[in-house]
Amino acid sequence: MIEISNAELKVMQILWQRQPLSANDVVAALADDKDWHEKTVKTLLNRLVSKGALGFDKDGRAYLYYPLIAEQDYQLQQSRSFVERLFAGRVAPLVAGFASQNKLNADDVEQLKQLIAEWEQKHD
Amino acid sequence: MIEISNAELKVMQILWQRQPLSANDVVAALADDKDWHEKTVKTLLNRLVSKGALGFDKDGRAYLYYPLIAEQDYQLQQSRSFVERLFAGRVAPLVAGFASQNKLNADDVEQLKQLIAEWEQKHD
DNA sequence: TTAAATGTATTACAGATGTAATCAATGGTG
DNA sequence: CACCATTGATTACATCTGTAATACATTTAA
Repeated sequence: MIEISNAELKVMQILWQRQPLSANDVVAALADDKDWHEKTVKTLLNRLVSKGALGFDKDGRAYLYYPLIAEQDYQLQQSRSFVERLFAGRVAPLVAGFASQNKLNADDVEQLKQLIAEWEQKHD
Repeated sequence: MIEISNAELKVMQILWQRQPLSANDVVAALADDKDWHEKTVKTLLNRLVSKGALGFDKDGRAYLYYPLIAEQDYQLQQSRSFVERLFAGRVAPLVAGFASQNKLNADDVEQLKQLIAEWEQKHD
């Protein structure tokens, strides 16, 4: 499984939003979020290519980068490993934590109800 | 915020279960889970003490270690930062991922329904 | 009382990560 | 055509992490 560090993830998220982008586009897109030097972003792009998380096409001398892994896949894989590590694989206790801190809003609850309804449909 | 690495977390989890424990107790408790050398576990205990995640009392020449941070607090803090990083702070999409992979079982659903019921009670 | 064992503290070392700086190639400019 | 600006490639370097080994202190056994 490809390991993506925190800093690298920021770059991936830019490219999951819009793709493909040149290095400079990525630098620009990150500018208001992170205070990174251009060289830093280039390094991250490079590492992500090495790791197989990004691909690129050449556009003259510049590269146009694009993700090789889907955001959903990454989210799923990470969620599973996170919940496995901290909650022995059960997602409900995680949600309980959010609930206990009043971090659930009406939208969340609505979505959760929807998910439960679908689940019950399938497991009648 | 105290950062606990993956390997260190395994040690913390032992001490969250039973506390206080000597280094050897921790080594023993980890034996069937991880294949770590005794020296490795001692290193991790040391680092956790340095980080302020563990404290200890002396029991003769040996130390008895105990957590200085609560598991619930740690879980909450980590959950919030994880969900923030990958899901822009919304927990429902994470649960949706689990649902889509059939990683929800009846117990989970039961717990979630319970949480929702409580939430709705409070937000009538 | 001296040597062995045991417990903690210190040191080791490679790979990952954050954060760049420098190098090298190449395309545009005077 | 010579040189500079730009872009990717390579190198840098400190810290963290995984995984121990070695050093040091002290208790205990012979």
